[in-house]
Amino acid sequence: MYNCAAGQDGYPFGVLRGFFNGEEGRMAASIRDVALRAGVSVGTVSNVLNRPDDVSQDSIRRVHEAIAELGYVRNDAARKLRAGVSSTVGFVVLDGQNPFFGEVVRGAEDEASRNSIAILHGNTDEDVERERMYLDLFEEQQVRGVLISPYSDINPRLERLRARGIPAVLVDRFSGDGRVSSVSVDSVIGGRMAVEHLIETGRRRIAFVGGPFEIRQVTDRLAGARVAVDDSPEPVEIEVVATSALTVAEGAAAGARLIARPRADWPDAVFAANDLLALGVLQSLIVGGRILVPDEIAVIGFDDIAFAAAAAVPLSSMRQPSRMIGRTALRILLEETDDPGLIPRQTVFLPELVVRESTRAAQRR
Amino acid sequence: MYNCAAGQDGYPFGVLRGFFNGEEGRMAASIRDVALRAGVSVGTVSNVLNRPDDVSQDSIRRVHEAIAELGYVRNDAARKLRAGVSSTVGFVVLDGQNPFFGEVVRGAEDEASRNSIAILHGNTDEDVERERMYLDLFEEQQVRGVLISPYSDINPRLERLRARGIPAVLVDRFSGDGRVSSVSVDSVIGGRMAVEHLIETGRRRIAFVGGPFEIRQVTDRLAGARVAVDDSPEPVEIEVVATSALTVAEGAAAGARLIARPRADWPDAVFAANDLLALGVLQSLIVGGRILVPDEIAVIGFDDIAFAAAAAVPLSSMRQPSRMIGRTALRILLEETDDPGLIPRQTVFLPELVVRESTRAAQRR
DNA sequence: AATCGCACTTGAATCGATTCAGGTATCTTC
DNA sequence: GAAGATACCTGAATCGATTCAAGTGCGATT
Repeated sequence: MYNCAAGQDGYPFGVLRGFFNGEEGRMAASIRDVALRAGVSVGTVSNVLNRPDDVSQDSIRRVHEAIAELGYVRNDAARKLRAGVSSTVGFVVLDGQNPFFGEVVRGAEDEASRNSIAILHGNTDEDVERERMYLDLFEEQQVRGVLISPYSDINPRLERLRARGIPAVLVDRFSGDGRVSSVSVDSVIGGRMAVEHLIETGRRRIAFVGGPFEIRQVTDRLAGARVAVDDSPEPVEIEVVATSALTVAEGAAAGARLIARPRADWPDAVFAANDLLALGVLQSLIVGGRILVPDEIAVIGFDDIAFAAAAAVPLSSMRQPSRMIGRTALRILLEETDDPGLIPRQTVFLPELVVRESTRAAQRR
Repeated sequence: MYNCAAGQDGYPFGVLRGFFNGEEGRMAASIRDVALRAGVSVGTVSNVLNRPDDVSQDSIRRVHEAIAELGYVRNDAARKLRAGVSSTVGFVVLDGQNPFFGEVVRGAEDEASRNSIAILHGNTDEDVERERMYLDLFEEQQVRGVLISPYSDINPRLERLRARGIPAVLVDRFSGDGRVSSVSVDSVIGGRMAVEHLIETGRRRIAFVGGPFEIRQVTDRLAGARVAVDDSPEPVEIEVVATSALTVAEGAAAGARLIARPRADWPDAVFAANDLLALGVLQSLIVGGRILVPDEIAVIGFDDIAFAAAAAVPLSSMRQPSRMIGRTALRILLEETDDPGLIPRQTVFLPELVVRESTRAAQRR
């Protein structure tokens, strides 16, 4: 039979550890060592750290001294295991290359650091497999919650996380069925505003450059564009130039394809699904084709990333409040972890038209 | 007195948990539940997960079935606590806004995901306080290791982490004293190459735009620039235009200050400490001052971010192998965690001159 | 039939922080 | 001075996965 008390009855752990270990200092101090040094119990040390109001000033002082002397740092794994609270949240990002998401992450980080929370970061690069992998990883980590700009349809997966006590907030994507909170920008309205602007400035043959269409934002923006075209009193044509990714390179390729046509078949304006594409289009038109922007072809993008203003021809764009999106998403996430009973809510921002040189009114108008 | 065996002697935990809990499914299955369901001991389940070679095929099958049926996910906190292995690494980044660091993170992430490791992410924004906060956070988390592009002098801090068994690898920064591994690009040589290129293309009055000088890369690049100037057979002037941050906005402000001078005092070339600054300078020269680039003033940057090529005038730059830096840093970090006895090593890449429109040879030459 | 090795399984002890029932000392109140 | 309230402290039990000494069963060897 086992001696129940063995190892529990005031064994001088601190000493034993040093003894077993040999190289002093290699092993981190635990709460036990702190208690020993401060001359109090482990419970008191824990209380000093977690509910200082229940502890005498004297104990607080001695514990803090011991902590400083030993260089004690709380072991988050043990804390997480016992108390079930986590100080990390996961963020699954669609495209880490896109400065737009960089800004969103930054917003979330600002809010997180205010709560001493760190962000676990994962790029999916529009890859279902990676998306799944990161969610698995985050689940194992028992993160406090997950922010995600989803690529595939992951509702079932999010349900399961929620069942495990890990809430999720969709970022830059509206939650269709309302079963999970979301923070997004209305891409349909954004698409409409962009194209209305093009029509108002005299364009009649519009090319929508974007893809892949698995990405919801792309289809939404196109849908908005079509609404603008349909609602226009004047006849306006719109065509779709599909890309395989939302990158500068794909934008440049699309632009090159456009101007490879006979001049009579050129559009007079391009609405790109995001700024990376728009910058690529811009570059191919100007550098590759020596085409006058906006006179021959106007270009507008979406997101208003920092580089839009610094482009060859300063780029008009639909601004998303990116920092705010990240900050809001994280705040909602924390509220939901604090009170799991909360009903999911959808926060939608409106994009804002930012007019720059690339869509100046057409000359011939 | 306590009954020692209570709760340990084959209690039907699975059932009890369900009973206490009420709402079925809310609580995650533990390894105990899996063992119960598979009809084996917890030790065997653990072995299936960690050393399948020691387990019979039959057990493996049954355990995997039980895992699938219960939707079991390993609790990383418990694993970390007992086994001391962590599946996260921390990455403290100087400036998350800079696409260069975005690429570095991406490279690290590629390598990490290959090892089922997630990256904890922290932006310091060149703020000592935030830098300290993130290191604290990562230490509590007991990350497997830390990648860091340091702002302040954090060697003592890294020593302490190492003493705790958490190695660190400096990213984009050479380790002066060789006490910690690093992966970097030789900024001095890079600065020299950039300015040599400017001199070769006929420039004689060079302005170095950069700052703050607390950032090592900035001083290194300036030092390299000075070497090129000193080694030049022809007399070349160099002046320093200090900025308070490495941003597009600061670059634009610096550019504006330059061209606010009488024309006779203008430099004929600008070497910016990074591409963000360079793009800002470019923008202020072209849009703000209607100055011909590169004929009146040439501009070269550093990093060769994706947007350099898409700028108003395609920007020459010193390319850093950013993805490779991230990937290499993570690989070294993992090697060091596997074998803590490894001697720190410094990996240095050479930057590569990428010539574009913004430094085309001067007309007057 | 005894002995040994091999393949596999078992389950208590363990990691470190938190929790909480129970305990002690001091102070109030009538 | 007894009863009760208050303030604070203690330490065993706990979270869930891993580890490892001990054990079981079976076939091969002598």
